[in-house]
Amino acid sequence: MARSRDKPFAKATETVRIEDVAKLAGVAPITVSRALQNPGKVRESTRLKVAEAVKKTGYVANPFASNLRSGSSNIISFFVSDLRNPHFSNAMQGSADALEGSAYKLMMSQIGYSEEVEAEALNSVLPMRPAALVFTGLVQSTATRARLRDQNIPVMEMWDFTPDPIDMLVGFSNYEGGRMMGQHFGKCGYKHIAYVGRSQGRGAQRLQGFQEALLNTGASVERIFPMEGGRSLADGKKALGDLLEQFPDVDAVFFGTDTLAVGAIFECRTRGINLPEDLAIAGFGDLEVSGQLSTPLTTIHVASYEMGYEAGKILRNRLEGRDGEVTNATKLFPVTLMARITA
Amino acid sequence: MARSRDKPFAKATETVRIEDVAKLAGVAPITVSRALQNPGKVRESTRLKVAEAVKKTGYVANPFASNLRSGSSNIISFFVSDLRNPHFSNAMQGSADALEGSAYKLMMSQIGYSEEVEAEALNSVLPMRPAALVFTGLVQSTATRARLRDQNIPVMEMWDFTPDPIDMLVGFSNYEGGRMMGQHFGKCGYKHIAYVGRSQGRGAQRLQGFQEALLNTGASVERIFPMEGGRSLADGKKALGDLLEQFPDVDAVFFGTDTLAVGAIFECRTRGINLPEDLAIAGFGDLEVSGQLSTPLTTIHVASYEMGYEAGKILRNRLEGRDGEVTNATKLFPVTLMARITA
DNA sequence: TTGAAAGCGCTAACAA
DNA sequence: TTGTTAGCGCTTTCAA
Repeated sequence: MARSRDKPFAKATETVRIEDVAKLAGVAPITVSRALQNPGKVRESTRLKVAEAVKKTGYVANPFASNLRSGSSNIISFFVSDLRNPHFSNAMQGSADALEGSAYKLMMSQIGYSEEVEAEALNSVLPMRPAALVFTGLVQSTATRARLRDQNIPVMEMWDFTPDPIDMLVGFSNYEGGRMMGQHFGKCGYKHIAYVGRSQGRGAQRLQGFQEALLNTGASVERIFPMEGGRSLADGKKALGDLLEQFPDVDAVFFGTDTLAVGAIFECRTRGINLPEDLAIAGFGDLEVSGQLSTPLTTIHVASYEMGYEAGKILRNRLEGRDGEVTNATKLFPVTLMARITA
Repeated sequence: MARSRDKPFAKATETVRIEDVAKLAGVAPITVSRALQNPGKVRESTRLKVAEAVKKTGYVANPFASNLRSGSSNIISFFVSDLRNPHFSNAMQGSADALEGSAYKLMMSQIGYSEEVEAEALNSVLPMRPAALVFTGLVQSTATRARLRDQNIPVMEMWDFTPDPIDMLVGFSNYEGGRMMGQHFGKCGYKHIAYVGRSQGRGAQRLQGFQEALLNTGASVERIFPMEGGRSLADGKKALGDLLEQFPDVDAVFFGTDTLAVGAIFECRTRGINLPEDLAIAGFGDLEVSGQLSTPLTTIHVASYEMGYEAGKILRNRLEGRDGEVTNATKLFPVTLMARITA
């Protein structure tokens, strides 16, 4: 039964509904639905009739109606801590590119860096029955992990590695990155080595790999300067000053992030400290600027855009039912030592 | 009429519906709806009863059902050309922060740099009846502009300035930024001035302001090197090499973006060119790195995060009906000359 | 201030 | 392969 079009209902006359298309094509609404969603279940000639009617009317399905009825949506919810971190915005852009042209829409939710916000964000997103969830990071709270495992919804974690992902994972090993840098420092023969950066989470893993590799070469990390909040180049500059003051003997520093390391390099240049003769500096992450400096930074390369793209591709295969044999995809991206000039 | 819970319907038992809350609170479903959406239209004691029932059941409204019925959604659709441009990711983060805690969800759509993609993206978003649209840039196609003006949907444009926005606008004047830099170059007394950057769109406006201001001081832009695609530091390095080769007399360059300018600075350092004695360099945008270099870049500051935040706030006021007297808000952000070292 | 009835536009389930 | 019927969960409309 058609809604009467002469009633002054909100913009009713402008909205093309499936029924309008059906009438024009001379079929039932459900046939239009099938022709659009499952073309295989409809005779080719019917599909063409429908396609023409769709074109003529400019019909686009009302996503709320389909979602309400089918109980599932085409929304992929992206949980990000901070888009100002280029690694995360690169990853998100990568996923967006991989999903380009698909039926899926990207929704962004903030999780900051707290478990509570994470849980709240999830609560507000789940009622939308998203087609998938993407986390730029591992899901922190074990309660949330358990909850997500129960729900039957595809989950992509990124950016870290764990043997026990909720579902899919595209990540890299922070431990391995740290280890490579430790090996490199060992080979270079530095004697008074410092670490500056986070002592929690990913930072802890980088540090652990770094320390273990150094021990194997007979060296060690003499001083650790924990810095939980350092996210700016200015923080890196300041960190270098503090370091030199508190540890004048230092001959090599491993910074937990490139941002800190690059800031430190600028500070060195201001102070007339030569790299790597006077001091060796290394970072982690390989920002664009790191490789372009006149004294390019030695660091660990992390392919953020590519990881985002890969995550989007895997998700897309899974959602579009082309996963073939792969179901519980875990992809470990290799981490690369970029031994450039500074260390 | 309640759906019988014993039918093996998809996860029926897990979903709390408005009816469940209503029963528990001893009211009709519509009253629950009102208590949640229009608390003012319900007696306080009723509101409390409902609130308690909501808490007990953990009820969250199914957004598809509400949207389908009400014909409007709580989705704000963000159109971005490229999140790898830090100005845009900063702006998006700013808007996300401003909308934090509201009922609105951020959806991201790519528009690349083409009018066609822009129109397509819009087509796929409009059926979701978004609460508002945000464009990081002016909407390019005049057809699309007209179409959006017809629709009765709040539109926020950003990042540029036009006297004739579709609806709301938070932007800055590229012309004015260029003009300031032209004035500065004039004051400094440079004789052989070049511009390297886009000659279209925003770049053209920067260049125009730059040229006009220079003419007022009796100087002029001797050479223009159009570069439509340069988006990386490496492009800036290469641009500097080309510039010196094709225009050896140059004593000052204005780059259309900080990325190009910073790349050029690195190249200068490699080549032993002293800034600003041998060559003056200026950029546009004020990236984080620009101010932190050991020879900080002279540039035009653009407050991208703040603009995004402001756009989000204005939008929120409008959507939550707190716009007061302001309806067609246009906010012009000032642009600031950061006269640092390099020019 | 509260409620009953109806229906938003689509698709699952079943039937032909 | 196509169609009929019903109903997803909410909120609009209208009535009390």
